[in-house]
Amino acid sequence: MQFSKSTGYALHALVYLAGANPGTNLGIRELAEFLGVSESYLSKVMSKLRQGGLVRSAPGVSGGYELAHPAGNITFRAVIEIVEGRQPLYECARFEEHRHSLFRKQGARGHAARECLVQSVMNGAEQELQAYLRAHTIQWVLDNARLSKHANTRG
Amino acid sequence: MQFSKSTGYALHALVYLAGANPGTNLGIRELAEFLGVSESYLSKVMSKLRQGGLVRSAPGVSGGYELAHPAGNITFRAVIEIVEGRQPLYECARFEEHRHSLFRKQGARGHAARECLVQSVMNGAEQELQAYLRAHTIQWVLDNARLSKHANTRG
DNA sequence: ATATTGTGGATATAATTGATCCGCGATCGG
DNA sequence: CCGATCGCGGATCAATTATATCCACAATAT
Ligand code: SF4
Ligand code: SF4
Repeated sequence: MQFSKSTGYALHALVYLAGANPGTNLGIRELAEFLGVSESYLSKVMSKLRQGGLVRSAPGVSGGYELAHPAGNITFRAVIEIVEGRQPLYECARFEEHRHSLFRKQGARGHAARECLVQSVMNGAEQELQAYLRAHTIQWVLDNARLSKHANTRG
Repeated sequence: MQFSKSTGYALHALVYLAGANPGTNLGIRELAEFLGVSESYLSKVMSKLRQGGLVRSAPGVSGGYELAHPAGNITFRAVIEIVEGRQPLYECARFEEHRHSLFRKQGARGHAARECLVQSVMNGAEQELQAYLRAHTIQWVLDNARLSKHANTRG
């Protein structure tokens, strides 16, 4: 139960892109060198990000990548969902085709029928996780970092 | 990024054990049949739970498993940690040996030196996840389930 | 046109997970 | 004590996923 390395690559690449001058395209070469990963592999990750709408790409001379949105609009959650895919933290394996009774008590009213309790806990946990990830953006990292290129004028 | 099936097996097995009469040992056969999984594989999972101190086991005739603690003391978090192992949701791959500056601003005081911001977000998210999982126990599932064996006297 | 640069399919390799087998030892009833 | 029962754990294997690379192709600027 761990995020893949691809997710790490994606996050770092986006932070790097966000730290670059807007309007400039960064090539896969520079990104890959900075991250210490092969261009071949990183290009796969970047393609995912492009398909997910987080970055734009341009082929040809002086082509490369740039953020498709302000860094403040790119949440960790979005990045992870694009790279890892949209899969729940836990999926019911339908043990013995539900010949059990681990469902929430049905109150007097019949609504909320047959909500599984194991799923309920796992989904609740996942909600907490995602809420936190949605609350943090690429920009947040830049804001809190001591970036040398932005120069700390206060010395 | 998904919990393994083993975790699902473990959770369901514990719920089943918790629902059984205290003092009785449930054999691997009954558990495996209920969960619809092979005895061989489930026994591995149960061994982990035993090593983790969540269940007790007894060999020999009329042997089997029983909870080592009240179901109210067994949190989802504990189960998952035992089965999945204690590994962080995200580990730094030390891209290019940290030749970047994505660390938290060092305030006037020098404390909290060099805290990585990417890690910070991921760890924060993990804390949220675990807090939720710690807040829910096996007993919680039983309390909220409509268990037929406990008979709803008001029915 | 041509060098450049991202795209995406195919492929290869490594790592992890899921699953099974079997000999061992502990336990208990007789 | 004896032997049937039952959990333990090492070895092994298959399936799946993650990681990584290669190459033909298309798009772009000059
Ligand atoms: S308790 Fe929930 S997760 Fe488990 S088998 Fe039933 S429906 Fe599926
Ligand atoms: S930003 Fe954090 S996670 Fe990324 S390489 Fe630096 S220390 Fe590691």
